Amino acid sequence: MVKLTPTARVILGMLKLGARTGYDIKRVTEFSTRFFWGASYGQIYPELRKLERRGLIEGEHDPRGAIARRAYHLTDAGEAALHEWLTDRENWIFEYRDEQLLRLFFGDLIAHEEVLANVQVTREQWEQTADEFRGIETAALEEADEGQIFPLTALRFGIGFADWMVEWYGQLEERLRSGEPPTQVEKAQSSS
Amino acid sequence: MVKLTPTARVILGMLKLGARTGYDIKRVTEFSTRFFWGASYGQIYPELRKLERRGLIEGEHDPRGAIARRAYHLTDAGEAALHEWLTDRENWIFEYRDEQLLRLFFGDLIAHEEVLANVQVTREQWEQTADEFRGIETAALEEADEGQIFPLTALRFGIGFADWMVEWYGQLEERLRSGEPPTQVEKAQSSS
DNA sequence: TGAGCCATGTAAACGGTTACATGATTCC
DNA sequence: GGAATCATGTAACCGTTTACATGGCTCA
Repeated sequence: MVKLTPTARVILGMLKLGARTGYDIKRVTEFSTRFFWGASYGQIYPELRKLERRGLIEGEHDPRGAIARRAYHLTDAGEAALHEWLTDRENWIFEYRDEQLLRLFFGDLIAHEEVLANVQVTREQWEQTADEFRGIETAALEEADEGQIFPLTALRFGIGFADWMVEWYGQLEERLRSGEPPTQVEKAQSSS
Repeated sequence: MVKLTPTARVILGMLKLGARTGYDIKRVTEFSTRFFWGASYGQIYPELRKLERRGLIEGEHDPRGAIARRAYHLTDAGEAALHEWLTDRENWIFEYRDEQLLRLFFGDLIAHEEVLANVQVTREQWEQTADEFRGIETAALEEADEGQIFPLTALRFGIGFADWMVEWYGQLEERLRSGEPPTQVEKAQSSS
């Protein structure tokens, strides 16, 4: 079983999907997986070196004019490691850190109107995020027409997620405003 | 404006809510904020020292028999810093890292049945998480009766969140099974 | 000619987890 | 007597972000 660092996972996948350089990988992740799986240059370039030393990828000097560019592709061992990771169902990383929820958790320590103001800006922020996600839907739809459908599926996840946030904070807002106890159970009732 | 590290934020809040020792803080976060704001001993103890040096908290030697215990409480400066942080609406930390969603994003690289198996275990995992959250509801309800209602609100967030995940993955599962395109938009329609 | 993009890389700092080390107390 | 819990703390390691540094290419 080949051990892959978090950044190695997204690198191998992106190379398989068509990215070739470190710059490429950064650019593509920036408008696709950024929301749930980021990668910075400080990780990407050293990781590409390590993956090549381990024989999972191969790089070739591929200058663009005078720009020294290094283009990578998966080796057979790299393909195998990628497939192994993609079908591994043992345990996986899920990290969630939400400062507004922490502030809400401590809501008993501040005034009612202060909680309400926090809730309101949080809802507004998620509305903005939902809009941003919807703004890149067209690009994902075109990609889907060319056969890559799952990036669109992941984007739809993001849209649904942001919409749920807007809903949840919106309802909490209403309850706080009306003076009802803010502790009703929410039931997710998604429809397609 | 007093600068607080991420761990300092949860420490100040927990001290205000009644926790007294580093051990206390760890124990309380473990069954309350763990899901969205963790803290480990390796962070807590050094941070308590730093906060005391900065005059935001004060510790007193408070042995329990022969056990050397140090009990902390907020100073006026600490109370002010906590309030300032709780009402700051400028910018906040939101981090989301989801390996199953990354695998889904790369779904075009593996077989249809392999994607389906991933989706299924993800849904099952979230069902389990939702159950776990519901399992601590009673404790949160008691706490709410004593006047602390927002920890319960945060827990209800977690339950709604997990339920939404179950819904979303469940619907994707159905579509993958039926051969429909897995790209319909989900609309969150929460009801109280 | 200048802005913006293409392209690669490193160093420092930061934050976090894990593992290790120690030992008393409580309760069955 | 032994297990679980109370209690504190450090060292090593890991992964990530940010800032810095460099410089060519493209197009208006």
